[in-house]
Amino acid sequence: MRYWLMKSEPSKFSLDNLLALPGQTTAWDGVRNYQARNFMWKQMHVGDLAFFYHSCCAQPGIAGIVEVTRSAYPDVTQFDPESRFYDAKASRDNPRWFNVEITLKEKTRLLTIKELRQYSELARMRVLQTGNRLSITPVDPDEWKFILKILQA
DNA sequence: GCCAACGTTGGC
DNA sequence: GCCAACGTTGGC
Repeated sequence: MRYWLMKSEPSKFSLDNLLALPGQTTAWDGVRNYQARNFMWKQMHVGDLAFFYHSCCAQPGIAGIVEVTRSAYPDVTQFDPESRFYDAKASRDNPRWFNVEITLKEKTRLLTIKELRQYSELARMRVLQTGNRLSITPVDPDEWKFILKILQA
């Protein structure tokens, strides 16, 4: 079982958007970065947990906890010419992009990046490094537990 | 809106 | 295979 952090821009897809979906489940599609894809494709398993992180907004931070409920399969948006995620070089026989499905586990209070930066225990988190643009990053189990403690306090 | 940092593209 | 140019991301 692994822990992750998954970024989303709330103006495009927020935690409340997920909350409103039937089954509170969504395909994490549209990822077009090989490193993030490989995390989903090769390392994510059903039962893994992830922080849902709001980026590129007035109050960036962790907004909730989600669970991986389906392992990676081809991202359907790559085959759709109407989609902004369409990839002409991908085919159904040879897909390039994969996504998992995630389900909301818990909506938490907004734990802002400003607050996360205050803890030296979290200083090594990828999401706190300047220039980090990777939308899916692994979270160390100790960091995961530490953040849960903050949320429960 | 700014700007730094990163990933990708494409010419060579 | 290199690397400059470009587009995108993301915090402030």
